[in-house]
Amino acid sequence: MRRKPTIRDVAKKAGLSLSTVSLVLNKKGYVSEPTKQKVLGIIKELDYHPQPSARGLASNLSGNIGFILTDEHFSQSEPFYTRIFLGSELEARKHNYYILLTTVGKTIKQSEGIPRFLFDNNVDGIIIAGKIGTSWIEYISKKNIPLLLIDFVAPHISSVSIDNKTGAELVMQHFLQGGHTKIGFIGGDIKHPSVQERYVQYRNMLLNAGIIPNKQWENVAQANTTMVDGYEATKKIFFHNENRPTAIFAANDAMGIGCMRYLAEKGLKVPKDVAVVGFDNVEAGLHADPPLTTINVHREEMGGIAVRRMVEMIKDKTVVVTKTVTPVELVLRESCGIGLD
Amino acid sequence: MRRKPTIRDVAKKAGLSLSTVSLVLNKKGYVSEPTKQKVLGIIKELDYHPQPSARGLASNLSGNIGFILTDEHFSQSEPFYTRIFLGSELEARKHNYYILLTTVGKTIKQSEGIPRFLFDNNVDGIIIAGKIGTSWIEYISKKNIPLLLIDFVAPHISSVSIDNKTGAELVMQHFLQGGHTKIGFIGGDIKHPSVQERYVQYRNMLLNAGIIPNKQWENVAQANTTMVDGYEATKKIFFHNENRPTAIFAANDAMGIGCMRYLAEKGLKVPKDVAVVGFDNVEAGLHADPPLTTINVHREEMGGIAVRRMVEMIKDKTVVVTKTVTPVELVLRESCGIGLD
DNA sequence: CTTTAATATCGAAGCGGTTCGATATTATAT
DNA sequence: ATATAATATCGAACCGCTTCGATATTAAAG
Repeated sequence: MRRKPTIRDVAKKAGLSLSTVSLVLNKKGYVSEPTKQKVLGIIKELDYHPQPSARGLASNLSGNIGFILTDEHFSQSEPFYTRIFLGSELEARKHNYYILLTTVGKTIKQSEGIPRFLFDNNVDGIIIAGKIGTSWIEYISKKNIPLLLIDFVAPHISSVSIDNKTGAELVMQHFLQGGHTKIGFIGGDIKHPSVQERYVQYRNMLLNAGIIPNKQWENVAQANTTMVDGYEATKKIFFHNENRPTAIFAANDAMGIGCMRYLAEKGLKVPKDVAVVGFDNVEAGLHADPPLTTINVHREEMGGIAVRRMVEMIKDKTVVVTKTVTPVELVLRESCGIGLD
Repeated sequence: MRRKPTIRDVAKKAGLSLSTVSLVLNKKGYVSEPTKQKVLGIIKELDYHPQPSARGLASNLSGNIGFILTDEHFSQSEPFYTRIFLGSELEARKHNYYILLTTVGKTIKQSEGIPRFLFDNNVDGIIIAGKIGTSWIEYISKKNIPLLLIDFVAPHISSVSIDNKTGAELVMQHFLQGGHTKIGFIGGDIKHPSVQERYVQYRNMLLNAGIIPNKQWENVAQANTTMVDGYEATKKIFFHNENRPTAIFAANDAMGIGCMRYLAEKGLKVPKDVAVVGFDNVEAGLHADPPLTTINVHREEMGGIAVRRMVEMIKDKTVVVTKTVTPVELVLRESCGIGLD
């Protein structure tokens, strides 16, 4: 079995020096067009692939991007962050980067150790997706390694996030146009920037429409945003029978589904008695009964954008902080009972 | 900012040669106890971490394990394979390996490219989780790199799989002990080894109990094993009204849930009219109505075992094929209406 | 027709480890 | 006491690539 070709083999066959081949490989310096083509041809012919470790050693770059998720986010039953990761991985391939995915506890203290790549000098940049303890962000910032957040924000840190404001606006517009005035909001983990933004805009839209928000129709006291939290939050609002909302804006689909589940138990029909809209356009919403109207979020794309930014950050070595907001759109289904004529 | 310490710094400070330090690092050769302790002390003191690329270059090992999942498996809404990956990642840390997670299409042709680490010589071994086209298995086998499958099997390839036989046995025993004789089976993707094993054992158990399987109560014609497939399969069985089964063994929880959904629509009560049991102990089963009795599968552990085996394979360089079967147990919940007194 | 700048290629040093063979010391067997 | 083996440490070669500075050639400017 012949051993794998090295850059030397390529150089020899081309009658050139290693340096020239390397320049072609890295698209650096001056190389004449014919030479370049010849090298490229030979590379293909020999099926040559530069060895990452050799490259890494020589260039002091690993060719890896670290991708950090909290255990919870990764294991949650809806593949939300998983999809984001997928988008990242796909994009990383295009740029010849590898992604090292790892999970950590919410805070450094709760974590089973610190990702090894942080010590090992084995990543050129780090992407964190989802809400995470600031202890982590601070810790990593100090490492002096490019850092980027997805679906989360922090001061002076680049991020790719969701246009929650517009999303909430779309939901509320829709409700208002459908004639609703008694609109409630459920959402847990109000400290999460995304939930907060949705909530704030919910209130703004009410006020803009000349409606005074009714605290009784809001519940943002849950710790998380799972289906069960949605169920509980809804229960709190609908428990007493007088003066109920006719529409519920759920901070995300999971809560929206939990909400509908409670309403079903309570004997209230969705959307006839209560209209419900979620956020995220998660698959489960499609299978819910009735299918959940929601706001679509481009998960894969967010992951892809994040990697593109990261690659720029690594190359440019500039310390510019970029905050990218990705668009959203309303997905009409039956749970809101409007507009599907 | 001082640069990161290298092995030279450690050696110098210890008054030893590079080789000796390296031996300590790799637990190889002969090093006296005091020397070893001294080196270890200095490593800690300097907070020295060997650089993966340098190691990789010198040792011709990458320190990485490739983890391949099909797109579908990775994105499926239940975090089944995700959990397996998690177990792998955790275990990999212990052995100082990194995991490169990547997704591929079912078959090579359908894939958006071949994982780059396969060319790049950037993994020391490969783990594939879940059902995948044999084209992939053949392709990778030829690469002469340790290969291991999780929740899937192929001739002459090491694997870590589920004890489906025992699982199916437990389900069927339970049904039989509960007095059921009219037991049906739903399962899609019958070519999947796991589904097949469950199905085969389902039939065996019936025959052993002196019951002749009724083809009308079986449906294994679905292409996949999703909730929708479970719904459809159940519909086929329950569509006509005479002579129905009183119990359904679903090939997995997703199908079990779909099954219950159809039954609910049909106005049949679970477990009173029909008992249902699933397989996998997926979280959604807990939230199902009623909660689904199922067979628990140790996902994280499977991932962990896989990595341990893989590390052995890499070290030993032996070509021994190991097939590990991980245990399962019955998880009693309400959908079977038996034994929960 | 020089001088200067851009283009093209190369040689050699260096990145930070591992590992083989050599050498020195100590323990064990004969 | 001597031969042999196990233990302990070291020096140097090497892994495959990048990159810096040197050199040669060609193009543009004065």
